[in-house]
Amino acid sequence: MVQGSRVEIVHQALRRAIVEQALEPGAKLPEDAIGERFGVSRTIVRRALERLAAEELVAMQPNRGASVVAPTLEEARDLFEIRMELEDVVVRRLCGRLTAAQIERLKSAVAGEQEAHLQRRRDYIRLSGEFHVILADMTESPMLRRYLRQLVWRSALVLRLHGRPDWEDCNVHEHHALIAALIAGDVEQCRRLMAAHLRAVLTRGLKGGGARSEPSLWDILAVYAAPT
Amino acid sequence: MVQGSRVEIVHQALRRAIVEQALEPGAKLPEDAIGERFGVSRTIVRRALERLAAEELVAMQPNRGASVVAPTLEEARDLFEIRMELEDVVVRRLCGRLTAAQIERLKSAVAGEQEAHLQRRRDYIRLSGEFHVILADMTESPMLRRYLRQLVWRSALVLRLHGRPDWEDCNVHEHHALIAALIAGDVEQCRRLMAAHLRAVLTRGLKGGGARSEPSLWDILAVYAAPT
DNA sequence: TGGGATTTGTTCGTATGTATT
DNA sequence: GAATACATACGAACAAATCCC
Repeated sequence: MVQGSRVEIVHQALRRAIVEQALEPGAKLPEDAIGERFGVSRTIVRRALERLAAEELVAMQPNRGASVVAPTLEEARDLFEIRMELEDVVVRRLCGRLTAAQIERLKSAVAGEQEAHLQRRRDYIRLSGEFHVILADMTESPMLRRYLRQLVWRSALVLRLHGRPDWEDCNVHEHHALIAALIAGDVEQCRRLMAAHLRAVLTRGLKGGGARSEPSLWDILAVYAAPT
Repeated sequence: MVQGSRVEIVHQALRRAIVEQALEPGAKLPEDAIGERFGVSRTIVRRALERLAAEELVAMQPNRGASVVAPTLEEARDLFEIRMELEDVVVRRLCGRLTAAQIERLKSAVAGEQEAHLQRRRDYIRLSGEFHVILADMTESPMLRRYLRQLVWRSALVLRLHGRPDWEDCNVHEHHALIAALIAGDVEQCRRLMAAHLRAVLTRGLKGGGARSEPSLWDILAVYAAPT
């Protein structure tokens, strides 16, 4: 098995922690503490943090270190608007062109979501977004893939910050409908469904305000420090 | 005057050097040589290079250092396709909504391009792209701004790699026509013009193969190492 | 306001890996 | 294929800024 570099490992672990909303938006990310948790030096942690900053998942202030970004409501709307534009490109490209293998892949992804949702697993949030990343992958456009990944990741953050806990939100049905429309091949229908879905995610997400208890960084990262 | 951090300075200087096509795609970027040129340590250079890597302007291979990215022709097309989609969003948002001040700003930008073009200045390439960045800025969407900047920067690279020297290419006329259409407020006309413009940039750009002499890294960076 | 504890910023030496002859 | 030259990877240690009491 190919091990990624240590920077990569920390980078991805922290990203998972952020996307799965284990790390609160605004949470401070001290280099020392993280380094100890992952058993690496500050150099490595710092590089990982800078990569996350480039993805706009963490914000770095000079001499004040890194913290998980906390987008304003306005930024959140902007994010979703651009995301809708790019997801529109995705469905336009995929509509009526899915192979049997791709359809299978999408269906099993949704099945995974459903299971995670029923079990109230933490990674439901990530899997729910992953569906859109998989769709983007299928366009075979590296740029679409790259940008949509970033947008989807940041979406999770936004919903955590401005929304309520998401267990009531269920994307499974809408994802299924989307797959059906993509197979059927009606472009306008696909676009409508995708737009409606994203609008629903946003409005559902922004309803309540979600506040939870705050466990220590050390505890939060316990799961993510373990090798995958 | 607010001085940016040293990393920032090196980062932006190198980016200008890349975007203005002073640095060849594929060119190696040794930490030592750059550090000496800018009078900073390897640490600083490394951080700047990593930021450029995050913008996909340089590629970093483990244990082999950084070099200016050299996108394949396929990646180049993908880049322009996604760019066209996002520029389409831009014109849709701006069409018929430009303020007098914005119109002035755009016109003076184009005037600047024209001057640089006539004088055969190196920064014509950058200014020519800058026009599109300015348009993106006017949408007041941080995400559009962010992504289009990246796309425009990488476009310059692509044209340098797969194209011929660009002095014959003149975007000034098309930029003027675009401004006129945005003022007139015919959305479909704007979209057509923008799409045609970008297609023209791409096809004009990809015509000849451009090979030039190769001055030393030290010489290339002379201009960019000077304080702005 | 001050000063000590904490955290970040940076340098540089050493280790490790790559290319070359 | 081995030895050499060279460039990158990493971490310990120091300097500087910030936070907190």
